Amino acid sequence: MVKTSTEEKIKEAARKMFSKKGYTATRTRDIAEEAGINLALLNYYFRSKEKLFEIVMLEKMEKYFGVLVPVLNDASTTLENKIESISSKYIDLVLANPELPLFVLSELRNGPEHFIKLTKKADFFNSEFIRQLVKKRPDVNPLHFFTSLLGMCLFPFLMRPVLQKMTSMKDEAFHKLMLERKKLIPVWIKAILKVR
Amino acid sequence: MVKTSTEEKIKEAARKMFSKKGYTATRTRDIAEEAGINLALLNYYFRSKEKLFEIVMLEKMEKYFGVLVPVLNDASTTLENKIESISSKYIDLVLANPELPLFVLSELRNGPEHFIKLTKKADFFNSEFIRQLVKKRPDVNPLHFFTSLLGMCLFPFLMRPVLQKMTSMKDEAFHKLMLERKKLIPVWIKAILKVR
DNA sequence: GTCTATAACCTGATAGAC
DNA sequence: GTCTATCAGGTTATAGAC
Repeated sequence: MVKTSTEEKIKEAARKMFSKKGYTATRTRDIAEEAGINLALLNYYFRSKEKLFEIVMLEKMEKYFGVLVPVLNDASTTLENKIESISSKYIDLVLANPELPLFVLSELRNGPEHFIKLTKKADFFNSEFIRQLVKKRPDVNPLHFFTSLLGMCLFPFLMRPVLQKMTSMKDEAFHKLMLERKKLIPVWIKAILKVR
Repeated sequence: MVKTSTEEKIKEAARKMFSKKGYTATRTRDIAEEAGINLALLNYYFRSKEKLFEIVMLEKMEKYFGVLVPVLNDASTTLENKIESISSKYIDLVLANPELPLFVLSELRNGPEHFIKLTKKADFFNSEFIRQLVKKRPDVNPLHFFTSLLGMCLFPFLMRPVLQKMTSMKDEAFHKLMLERKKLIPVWIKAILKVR
């Protein structure tokens, strides 16, 4: 059992609750209870719900894009390598944080400010990934291609409740399905790269 | 200028506000103001926020799945026809209701009850679509295939704010991009169907 | 740093006049 | 049917004791 600081306990509880229910639906009382501390302490450490949220949100966003950036900019790997790498790392990341995509996307709706800082870093259109793609297939719009790749990785998690309800799938079955998908995506994406 | 009943004005305002901000983040006062009526009237016509929401939610869900069901079950069209039809109709639907996917998916997180009634109708695994797919490619998991098709159509709308911010894209440019995508998706999905 | 108590505010819903 | 006024309950944030 690791001894954790009160501050970290609150942040951990905030991560959990905000991810599960979103900003407005989460009450500071929920967070305090989940953290096993008093409500007043939350304001003592973080001043306000809004401020605490911003910290958690920024962390989540960094997770979300942090995986992507180094892969996109790696000059030592082929385009095919990158596709495999993104598929594999992204699905692993989201398997470990299943609520991440829906959380980020739905909070972005209320204010993309949190997001802006992160985009600079990504610098998508100057990435090695795009250069390699354009060289191989100048006729393919990188935006369509990239969206399809990301969508293949993330969309199943977004419609997970629908999927599981429709097919009476248990959590383990879904997990297994996504591990399968990790191998499938590169195959299908490469097929897309070949068609004219 | 069409004369609209108060009831319809409230519903219209509710559709707009709920779609934009979700259930909890929308206040009954917002809806009343948007509808240009008094707050008390909302409760007079719909008894509660919850009841009003259910009506709007059910409508949205029917829109969302109503397009899909007839196409999936049409025995007179080929698999390729269905793919083209789904891509085309779905993107048109969502272009006319851009907030629909995120709205449905995020509200589903808080309670899939609204959704359950609709699934019966779909009866996905007994659809003509699945029969045709399995006949052509018994080795392909229909779940992966269907998820990819839907993801290609819907995911761009889900990450629309990210996409537009990253590329400084205006609304018209996004619209045009999606019209392009309508033609692209069938091509790419068919490529997937061919690869082994 | 942590707690209790409470202030200050917001939100959904209703009572009652017109 | 529509309005104003207000209530009841819940939520964030803070004051102040320990």
